[in-house]
Amino acid sequence: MVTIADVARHAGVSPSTVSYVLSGKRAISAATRERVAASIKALGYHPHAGARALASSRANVIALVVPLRTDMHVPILLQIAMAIVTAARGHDHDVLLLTNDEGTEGLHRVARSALVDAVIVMDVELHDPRAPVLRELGLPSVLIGFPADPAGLTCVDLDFSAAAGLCVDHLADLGHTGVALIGPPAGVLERGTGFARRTLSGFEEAAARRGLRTLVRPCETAHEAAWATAKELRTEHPEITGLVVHNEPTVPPLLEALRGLDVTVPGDLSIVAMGPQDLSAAVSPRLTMVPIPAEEMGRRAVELLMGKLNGDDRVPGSTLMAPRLMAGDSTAPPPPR
Amino acid sequence: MVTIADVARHAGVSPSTVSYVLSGKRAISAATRERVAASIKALGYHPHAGARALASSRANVIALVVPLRTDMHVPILLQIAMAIVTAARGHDHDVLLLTNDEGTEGLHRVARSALVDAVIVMDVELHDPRAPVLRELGLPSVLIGFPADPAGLTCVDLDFSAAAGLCVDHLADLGHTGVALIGPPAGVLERGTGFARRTLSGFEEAAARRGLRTLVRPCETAHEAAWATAKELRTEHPEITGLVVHNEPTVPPLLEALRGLDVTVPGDLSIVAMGPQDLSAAVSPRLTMVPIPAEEMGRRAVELLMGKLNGDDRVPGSTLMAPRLMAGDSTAPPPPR
DNA sequence: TTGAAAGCGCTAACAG
DNA sequence: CTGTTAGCGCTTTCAA
Repeated sequence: MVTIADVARHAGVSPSTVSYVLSGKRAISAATRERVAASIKALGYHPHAGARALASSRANVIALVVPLRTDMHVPILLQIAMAIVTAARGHDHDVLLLTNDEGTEGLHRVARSALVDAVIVMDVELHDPRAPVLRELGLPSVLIGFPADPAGLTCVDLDFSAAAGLCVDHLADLGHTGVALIGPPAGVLERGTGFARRTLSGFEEAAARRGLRTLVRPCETAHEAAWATAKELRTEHPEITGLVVHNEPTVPPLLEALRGLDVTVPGDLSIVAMGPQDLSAAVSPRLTMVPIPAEEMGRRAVELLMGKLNGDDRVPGSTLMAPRLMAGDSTAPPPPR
Repeated sequence: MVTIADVARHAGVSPSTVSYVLSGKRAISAATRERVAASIKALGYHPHAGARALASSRANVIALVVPLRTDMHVPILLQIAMAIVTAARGHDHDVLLLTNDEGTEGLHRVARSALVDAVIVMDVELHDPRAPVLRELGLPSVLIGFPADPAGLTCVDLDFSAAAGLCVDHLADLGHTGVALIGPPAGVLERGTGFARRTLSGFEEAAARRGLRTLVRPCETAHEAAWATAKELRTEHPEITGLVVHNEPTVPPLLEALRGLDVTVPGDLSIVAMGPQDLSAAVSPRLTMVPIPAEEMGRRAVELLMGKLNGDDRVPGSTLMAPRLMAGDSTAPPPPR
């Protein structure tokens, strides 16, 4: 193995000089710096991660805790995770993947063993057992999602309330006067994921502000549930001409059910969805939607974390990312009565 | 931070004794072992990962290289990844997540810096640039998927050829005499992913063996492509009564198209799919399918890797996992002519 | 069955 | 601007 001493010898300098060239923690003459850089390249030197961690008490690794079972949309999970890895690499950090099946014990382990310097926790629930552990460990951390009590923690999420508001406003602007929220299965709300209720309140506030009639329905993802919902909408709620769907997997069967009932989109019914951006192009017509900015969320989480690692205590405790509405072909003015 | 010296003092033994209690590398009297264990618990000691890696030249971390952009089904990717983490933890190892956007440079980096002891590479292509790098680094590794030249490498994958054979045999056993393979989009084949061609050859061999008439069609995942394929099948190939679909996202739109054309499944047409198991229950009728054993593949990959890390040179270079056919409601005997 | 002590490769004072 | 050196916490020989 090539060590820092080998590089120092090759470049005719001391090991510490090599170290300082690498870290940039003190001024080095251009000549020396270049000589050292050349030696590093020539010898193919890579600093030993363990030695570095031991001496500097910085592993340059962050842990990413991904839920094992989740109601969340899986591709989004991966997109966020990959964005986190990419962003972390941009800050010279690596990412250790942790599941929840070790429970909170895994957090203790990686923190106490100095395997990682910090943690990002995904898919946070309202009463997440990891929240108190993070507070207690005093380990720099960022949560993606909000627990019921975010005090002392740093959290990032899409502003679902504003997102729902955007959807409602879009429909209202088009002239719709009756809108429905098709939400996630009842189980998700019960499990206590914050985003479902934030969507709901944003939806209701915006509808009230715009004077719209509303309807709220959870919807299971199964085929049959989509048909039942579609039928109920058409037979019992003809005043509803706009749908806000916050339940990604239900969109394709819902569209199919509407086609089956001879309801045209957007001619008879407008649909705006909140979910993964790739959903838009996957169905016909192309969906108007508020995409979940996975990349951006991952990047932001890492930036916040790096801020904390660098001792910046101006890192905001709460970051709500502004939603954007992407126009598609699934919304239009309501049909004339 | 609690160090091994703290534990030693607390237990009234030497640091080396604590180390040996932890590693089990030499005999320790029961009394001492218990005393040390008690001290470890009392102090909440966790060995410093960096120090351990430095002294033992073993990081107890494996790298997992996940492709950033992939045609592969994303939930399966995550399932495999999670299975790998769980299995690795079972062998006292952690998992570092690597993307491909560093290119093969990332492999060099983590290997040379001793950040990881070994690597698992997912979604291997026929001419994967990572294959030669792995050979050259001499880093213990396991590939999930097969490159064109797997010499000197350890690879794991589902036996797609046998899987396709299972599907064909199932249809033949039911009495079908004309079967079609609906494969992935043409791009996947061109990109050179081995599994697509192995499926194709398995399909054709089995069909030949059973004397069936065959048709092979790639299929884009878009809605329209599914309809086009469905129409072509019914109008131009009435002899085809059984479908083997090796293209997960195309299944729902295909089923919808068939419903739209008044083709009943399995009354008029039988369908057996190869793909993620959760697809089966997600559609109606419940699919007969050969599931991709994500958990098992992840677990097996880790076991093979641990074998190599432990110097077991009897680790097989090639592991093809046996497929199983799961009966569903989408296959039945062909309609009477 | 146990202890003492020499490193592992690096960082960061301290000294110049 | 650069070099010397004392650890960081652990493993593992060597000795007992």
